[in-house]
Amino acid sequence: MKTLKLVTWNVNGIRASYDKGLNQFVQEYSPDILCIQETKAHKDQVEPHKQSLGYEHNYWSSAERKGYSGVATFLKKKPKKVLTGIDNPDYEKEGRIVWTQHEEFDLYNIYFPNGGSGEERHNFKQKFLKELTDHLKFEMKKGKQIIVVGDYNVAYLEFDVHDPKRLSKESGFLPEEREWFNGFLKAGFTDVFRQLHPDKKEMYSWWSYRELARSRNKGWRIDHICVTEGLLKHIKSCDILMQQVGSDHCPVIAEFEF
DNA sequence: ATGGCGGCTGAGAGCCGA
Repeated sequence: MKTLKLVTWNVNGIRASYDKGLNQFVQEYSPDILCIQETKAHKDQVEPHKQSLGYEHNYWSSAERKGYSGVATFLKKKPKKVLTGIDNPDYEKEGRIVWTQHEEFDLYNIYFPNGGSGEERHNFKQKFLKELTDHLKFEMKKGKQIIVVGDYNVAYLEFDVHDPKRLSKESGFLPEEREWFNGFLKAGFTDVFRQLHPDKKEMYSWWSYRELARSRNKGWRIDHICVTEGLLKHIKSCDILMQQVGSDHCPVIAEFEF
């Protein structure tokens, strides 16, 4: 039996996050796999010693536009294969996905689009959601076990946001987005945190920088670790590290045993 | 309703985040 510690964290700019908490976090938790979203940098824009975060293997997908989006996956053990997109090249242009393939599962590290800045981005996000589910269904048909982690930019349960009534008109908690999440679960995924902690309330992973939202815990739970059925028996724990500083999001951690 | 905060770009104020 070996333990696998997996972390997902939207750091909102890896260069700014490094000295605000990211580096110390890696020292303290030493995850086997660390999935970062919103690097807001190309790999070569980051100082060499900070580039790897101490990981021998790290894979980046960055946006064409500088300072925007971007994901990176850091691993102690080399994956069998690495990809940076699904069928639609638009998502690679925005650095949305690092897809690593491992012995026991395929891992998708994803920064889901934000749909809150107008109709075009709203539609882009809904398209992304649909196409991702289609892609994952196709992969599952091959018999694969899959982990999807990242900043989903979607909360789906009433108590996953601090004010469900007001926020039901805002991107990230729209009825159609919550419906998408339920369909995603129905397709065969389990939200690991909620599976282990069905009644835990006021657990959030993102707070606005404004209006002292974090200290008042006016947050959203939008960062998730979801797995296919065959992986459920391997889960040992899952927690939202709400006290962790260094970003407007906090990390979510899960431990598996294989 | 608006703007509020912060990272980033490119050298200003503006874009974007959810």
